[in-house]
Amino acid sequence: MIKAPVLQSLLASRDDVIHNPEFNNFRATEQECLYLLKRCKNIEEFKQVHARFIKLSLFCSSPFSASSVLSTCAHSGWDTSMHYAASIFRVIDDPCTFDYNTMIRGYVNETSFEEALRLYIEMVEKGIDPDNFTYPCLLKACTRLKSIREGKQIHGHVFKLGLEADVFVQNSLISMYGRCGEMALSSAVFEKVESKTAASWSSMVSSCARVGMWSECLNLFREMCRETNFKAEESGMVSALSACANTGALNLGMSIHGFLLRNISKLNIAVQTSLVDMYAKCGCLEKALEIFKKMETRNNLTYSAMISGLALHGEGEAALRMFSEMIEEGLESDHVVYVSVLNACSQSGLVIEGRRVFEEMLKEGKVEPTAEHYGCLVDLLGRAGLLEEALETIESMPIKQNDVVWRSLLSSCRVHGNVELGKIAARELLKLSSQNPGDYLVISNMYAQAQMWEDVAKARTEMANKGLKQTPGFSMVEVKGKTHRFVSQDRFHPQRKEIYKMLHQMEWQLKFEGYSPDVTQILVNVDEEEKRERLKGHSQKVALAFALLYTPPGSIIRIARNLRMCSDCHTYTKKISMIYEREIVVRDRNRFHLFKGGTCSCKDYW
DNA sequence: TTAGGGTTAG
Repeated sequence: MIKAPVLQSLLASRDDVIHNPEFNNFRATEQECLYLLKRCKNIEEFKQVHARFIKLSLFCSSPFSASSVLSTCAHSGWDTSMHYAASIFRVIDDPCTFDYNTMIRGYVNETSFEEALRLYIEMVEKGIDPDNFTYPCLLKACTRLKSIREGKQIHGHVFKLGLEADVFVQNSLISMYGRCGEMALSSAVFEKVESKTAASWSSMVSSCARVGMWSECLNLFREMCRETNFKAEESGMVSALSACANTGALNLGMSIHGFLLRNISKLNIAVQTSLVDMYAKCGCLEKALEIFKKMETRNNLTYSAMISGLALHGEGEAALRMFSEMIEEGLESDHVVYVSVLNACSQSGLVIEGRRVFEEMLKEGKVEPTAEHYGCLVDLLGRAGLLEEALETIESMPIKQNDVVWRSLLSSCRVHGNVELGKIAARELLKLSSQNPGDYLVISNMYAQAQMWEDVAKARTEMANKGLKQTPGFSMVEVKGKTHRFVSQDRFHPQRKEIYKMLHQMEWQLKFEGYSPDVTQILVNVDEEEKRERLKGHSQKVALAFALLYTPPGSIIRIARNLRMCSDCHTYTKKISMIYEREIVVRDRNRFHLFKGGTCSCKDYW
C-alpha cells in the first residue's frame, strides 16, 4: 500500500502518477485524497488523480466530499478547470446551495458572467435557496455585464430573502449600481449600510469619480476620512485626486499628497500618476514634472497625464519630446496618448508636427483613429487658420462625422472671421446636435463680428425658441482659503465698493502703459461707451482686482474660469502682471495662461 | 465543515 506522503512526493516530482504500479494499492482517507487533489499542478493531473480515486472507490462517498472536490477544482484558476468542474457538478445528485455558489463563483472568476446568471436562474427554478454567499459574486456578474435590469431583479430577491443587511451584499449592490450609472440607487444602498467597511467607502467614492460627480466625490472623501479616522486607502485617494484635478482643488490635492507621503512608504504608479495629473491640471506644472521625473517606473497613463499637462500649459515642444521619450522607453502609444499629443500640438500651433504625428498613427495602424483624433486634427488646422484643409479633413474622414469636428471648425471660422465656411459648419453642427447653447453663441458671435446683426438675432431667437440659456461666465479666485466667485459686472460681492475703486485705479495705470480697451470683443450691438463699460467689468478683471487687494504682494494669483478668455482680458492681464509685479495663473476652459512680466506662457496663441 | 464584497491613474 502506498501512503499519502508518497503520492504527494510523486505529485511534487511530476511523475506519471497513473502509470506508477504502486498506485493501484493506494489507500487513503477522504481528507488525504482531498489534500492530494489540492496539491495538483494542473487540470490534467487533477483529472487523472480524481479519476483514479473514483476507480479505487476512495472518494465521493459523501455529499460533503463531492462539494469539496468541486470547490477545489472550480477555484483552482487553471484554464478549462470550469469545464471539468461542470462535469463534476452535473453528476452530483442533489447539488446544494454551496455547490451552486461554488459554480457561480468559478464562472465569475473566469469571466463567464452569463453562465453564472444562467446557473442562478436554474438554482431558483429548482427551489434551492440562495444565501448571503450567492449574491456578492452574482452581483459582480451583473456589474461586469452592465445588466442593470437583472441586477434590480436580483436586488428584489435579496430583499425577499432578508439578506439586505449583509455588508458584503450591500457593498456589491453599491458597486453594481454605481458602475451601471445608477448613482441614486447606489447611494441609497450606501446610506443603509450601518457599519461601513473600507469596501463600502471605496465603491462609493470611486463610483462618483467614474461618473464625474466630482464635488460629491470630494464630499464623500472628506466624510470617509472623518469616519474612518484617515485610514489610508489608496484607491479612495486616487479617486479623490482625480476629483481635485478635475475641479482645480489644489489645496485639497496638496493635503492628500501630504497625507500620502506621511502614511504610505511607497506610492504605487496609479497614485503617482494621479498626483502628476492633479498638479498639472491645478496649474503647478513644475511640481507635476518633479514627481514625474522622480518616478521609478512610468506607463502610458503616466506619460499621457504629463503630455496633456504640458499641453495645458502650452508647452507643445516639451510635450513632443516627452512623447519621443515614451517611445524610446519601449512603451507603445495608445489612442489616449495620441489625443494628448495632438492636442498639445494644437494648443501650441505646431501644425507640421501635429500632421506628422497623425500620419504616423495612420501608418503604424496599431491605433484605429477615432472621431476624437480627427477632432484634434481639425482643431490643429483650424486654429492655425488652415480652414479649407480642416474642412477637407472632415470630409475625408473614414468614420462618421460627429458634432465635435464641426464645432471645432465653426469656432475656428469665428476666430478667423470666415463667415462663409462658418455657415457650412454651423449647418452641419446643428443637424447633429442642437441642444448646446454654446453652439448658438459661437454662431451669433461669428455674425456679430461680421456686423451681420440680422443673423445674430436669428441665431439668438432660435436658441431662445429651443429654451436654451446661455451659460453665464464666471471667474473664481481663492483668497485666504476661501473661494470667491465673480460674474461679469459683479454687484453682489460684499467688498464690491473697494473692488470697483481698485478697478478704476488699475485702469489708470494701464492707460499709462499704453493699454486701450479692445471693444471688438463685445459682440453686442450697443454703442462704444456701453461696450467699454461691459468690457471693464468682465469677471476675470473683477477677480483680478479683488486678488490684488486681498493677497500678499508677490504671491501667485490663481484664477479659474469656466469659459475661454477674451483677448481684451488677455492683454489686460499681461499688463497687470507687469505693473503689479505678480505672477498670475489663469485656467480657462481649455488651458492655463501664466502671466508674468507682461507676457503670457501661451505666447498669444490660444 | 467548506466560501463572499470594493479599489485606483491618462
